[in-house]
Amino acid sequence: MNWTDERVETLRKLWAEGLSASQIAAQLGGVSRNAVIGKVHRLKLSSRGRATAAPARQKKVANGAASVKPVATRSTTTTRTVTSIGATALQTQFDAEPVARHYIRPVEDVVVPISRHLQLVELNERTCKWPNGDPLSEDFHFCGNDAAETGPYCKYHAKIAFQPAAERRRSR
DNA sequence: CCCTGATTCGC
DNA sequence: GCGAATCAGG
Repeated sequence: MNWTDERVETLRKLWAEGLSASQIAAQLGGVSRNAVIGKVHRLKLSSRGRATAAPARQKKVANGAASVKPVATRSTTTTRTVTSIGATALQTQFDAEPVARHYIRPVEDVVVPISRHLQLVELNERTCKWPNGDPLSEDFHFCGNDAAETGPYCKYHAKIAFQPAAERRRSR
């Protein structure tokens, strides 16, 4: 997956909108959040409000000479299971403004739909049951993305549902 | 544990 | 230029 002008444009836009790197990565599809962050830096459009301060980084020395071997300070297992690409997205809580407005591109390799348009009867044990729209309206539907057996919602909606105060701050 | 962005560095 | 690995913090 390469950074086409279009994708870069989307990146810029979403980043400006305040979406997190992982969410942008999910939107673009085919890239990890690290890729997004890396790109953001290269484009020199880092700062955006406040996230994490930028203290003078000064660790991580993978040199080949004068290695010191720190005697494994990392005792709590190093297993990290990289699961960057969550196949879901959440637009509802962001006022459906960031992405819902300009909408998706050609969509070809995307594995990340905004929401499947499922009706109540179409839900099963593994579909996200996050509701979208007005229950009284006809276009009311559910997210429907994979929810695994960890709960009634997909990864993102689970966060929104069970942890509102965390970072809801900017929901305009 | 989950997440966030920041940085480094091999490719 | 790219992005995984890593770090530091919430």
